[in-house]
Formats: sequence, structure tokens, C-alpha cells
Amino acid sequence: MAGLPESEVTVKERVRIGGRSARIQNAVHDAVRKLGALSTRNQITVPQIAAEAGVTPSTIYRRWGDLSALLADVAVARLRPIADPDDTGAVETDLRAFIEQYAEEMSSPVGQALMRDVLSALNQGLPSACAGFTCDHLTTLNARAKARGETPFDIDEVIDHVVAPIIYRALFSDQMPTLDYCNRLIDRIYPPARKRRTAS
Amino acid sequence: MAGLPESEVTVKERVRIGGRSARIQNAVHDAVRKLGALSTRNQITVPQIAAEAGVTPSTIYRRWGDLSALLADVAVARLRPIADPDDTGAVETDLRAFIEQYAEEMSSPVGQALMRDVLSALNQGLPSACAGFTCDHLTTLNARAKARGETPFDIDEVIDHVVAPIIYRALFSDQMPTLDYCNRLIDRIYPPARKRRTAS
DNA sequence: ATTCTTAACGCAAAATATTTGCATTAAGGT
DNA sequence: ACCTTAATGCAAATATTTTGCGTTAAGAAT
Repeated sequence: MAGLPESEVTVKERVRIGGRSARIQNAVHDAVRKLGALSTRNQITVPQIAAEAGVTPSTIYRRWGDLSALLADVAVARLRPIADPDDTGAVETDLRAFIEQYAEEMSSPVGQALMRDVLSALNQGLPSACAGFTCDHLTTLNARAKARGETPFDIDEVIDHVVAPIIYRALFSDQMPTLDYCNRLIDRIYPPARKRRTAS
Repeated sequence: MAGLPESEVTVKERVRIGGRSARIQNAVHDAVRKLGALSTRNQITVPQIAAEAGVTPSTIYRRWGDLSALLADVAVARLRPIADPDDTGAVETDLRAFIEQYAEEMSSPVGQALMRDVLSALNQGLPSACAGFTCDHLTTLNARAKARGETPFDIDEVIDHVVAPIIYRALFSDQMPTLDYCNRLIDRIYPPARKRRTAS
């Protein structure tokens, strides 16, 4: 429950890590999550968040700058992985399982909202940080594969031809990707054994 | 009744298309483009736009609702195609030329800003409309191909494996896609004749 | 062409949100 | 325990957004 993953070694922070600061950040993040959850992204406002968190609005403005920066900060915190992908015993099934869960999360209304929040913050490199999370997960799968003696996949190829189509459709169309669709994308990385490239 | 050459049959609009309304919409759109161009998307505000356009802020609020809706409206207007893709004489070179220009536009700072503006508008189906523009262009290329007797490409495949990677990298990384990168993506649709899958 | 109806606009006041100055609190170091 | 200073709370100042109401002009009817 001590939510902050600010492990004490990362003292490179330019902001104070101490008790009060962290307490306020948690309160504000919780308030954003709570309000964002029940109000389905209907004009959530800074004074609202401040009241819910029990802080003054000026604190939020000073720490985060504006609403979109705060929403983006909360979004990356929620997008940041808390656990490694499931270990299914083989790299191909690992990848399929991970992509299935990833597609589900990102295509859901909350996932779409999180991505929009991250993309709206134009100041820092938050979008590329989120892309880094995905890359990290794929790297983890590959490390497992190597440990098992399997040949790893090409991460860039998975990003370009599996992750990117899923995200593109999640952002620019409003239809959830089916499990079948995800598996067809992965078939390009791991072609089905029996069939050749029967592209219809 | 002298002035406007408005086609009289398309009266299906639910908003007035007459002189003043259109004049104000143009003035506001021009103001957004002008301010957005010089200020590199640094906190542009509704009163600023209103002053530049010579209208009162309340008009903007009443017509568009809020700033993000206005920015999204301007963005789709700018993203909407004004001309068909260049005709290079063959479908493969048509596709390569179109994708090169598309990648250049979308990866530029202004293209990224336009996409963010469109994605920020959660009310209507603006994002899917923009995806429709791309789809329309690809359909045009295919229609040309058929007219020439060429075999058309698979539009969904181009969207998933050429367009989507370009957009994903434009949104989530900050590196422009090289022409070489785009061509390698299209090589999956039109494999190079001489070389086999020399992935190195 | 004139009149009628009404959507869209301008204006100004009210409500709300954001910024800023200053006093106070508490974190981290001496 | 003391010192330094980043971070906060409070409240005033400023800016933005909303709203009521009178006016303008577009589109239809006469």
C-alpha cells in the first residue's frame, strides 16, 4: 500500500521525497482515480480534485502545472507495470498471453482515456516512457526465452506489427480488437506450423 | 441572394450555412491556425483566439463548447484531404509516394499536434473520421490500380503494417521515421524482387 | 420585395478557475 | 537541537468560462 515505488536509492530526484510531499501526491492521485472512475471523464476539474484530496488547488497548480499534466502523471503511474508478464513456459505463448492482456487493457475505455491523457502532455517524454514500458515487458519475455534456450523474437518487429496496429485501432477506431485479430498479428512473428502463407 | 454560390440542394445541414455563420467559422479557424503556428502550441487560449478572430469569446464557447473541441475541429479540417495522392503510374510507386508524404506530415511537430488535438476530443468520432481519410486515399490508389489492370493491395494490411507503425512511432517516440524505414514497411506489402528475406 | 420566425451573435454580469504574494510548515542536513 | 529551504495553505488578484437578454441576420413564407 506504500504506493510510491520511490526506492530510496533513486535520490536523484529534484523534488522532496519525504512524508508530507508523498502523502499529498498519493492523496491527489487517489482523488483523480476516484473522480475519473465515477465520472467517466466528464469535465473533471482541479478544484474538484483538490477538494477530494483535501489540499488547496494552488498546491496542485504549483506541483503539476495544469490539469492535463496532472492527468498525464496519474496515467503514466497507472500504466507503469507493477508485475512481469505471466510465464507460460514458452516464448510464443508468453507473447500471445501478454499481447492478449495488453490489447484488452489498452482498448478498454479506461485504457483509451489513459493513452489520451499521456499524449496530451506535450512537455516531457511521457509518451515515449509509456512505449518504454511495453518495450521492457517484451525484453523480459525475451530474457526468459534466452534463459530457456529458445530463440528470442525481434522486439522492433513486434512493436511495429503487433503493438502498433492494436494501438492504432484502439485510438482511431472504436472497435475492440478480438483475440482472433491479435493472434493473426502474432502469426506474422510465429507463423502457424501447418499452414503456409495462405493469404486468402 | 446575389452573393453566395452555395449549392442550394444541400440544405440538409442542421446548422446554418449562411454568410455570417460561415464567416465567423472561417475567422475563428484562421485565428487558431495563425496563433497555433507562431506560438508552437504554448497555452493558446479561447479569449486569445476570439480577439484574433474579432468575435466575442462567448460565441466560441457556444459554438464549440470548449477549447479542445475547437482545436479538434480545426485539426480535422486541416487533416481532411484536399487533393488525391499523386499518380505515379503504378500502384506500388503510388503507395510508396503516398506513404512517404503521409509519414512526413504526421511525424512533423504540426502533424503530431494535430493528431493530439483530434484524439483529445472524446465527444464525436473525430479520430475514426481521420482514419477514414487515410482509408479513402488508399481506396483511391486501389481504384487507380484496378483501372490500370493492376492487382490492388489489401487496405487493412497496409493500415495495420504500414500506417499503424508510422503513427505509433510518431505519437509515442520522438524520432522522425526515415524514408528507408517507410520503404522497409512497404516491402512487406510489395517484397523486393531480387532479394529474398534478407532481414539483416 | 417584404415580412416572419428563429438560430446565432454581442454584450455584460455572474460564476468559476487559475495565478501570485506572503506567512507557515516540515524535510533533510549540520 | 538548530538551520536552511522546498513545499504547502491561505487569500487576494487575475483570467477564464458560463449565462441572461437584447440584437442581428439567415432562411422560409407571404
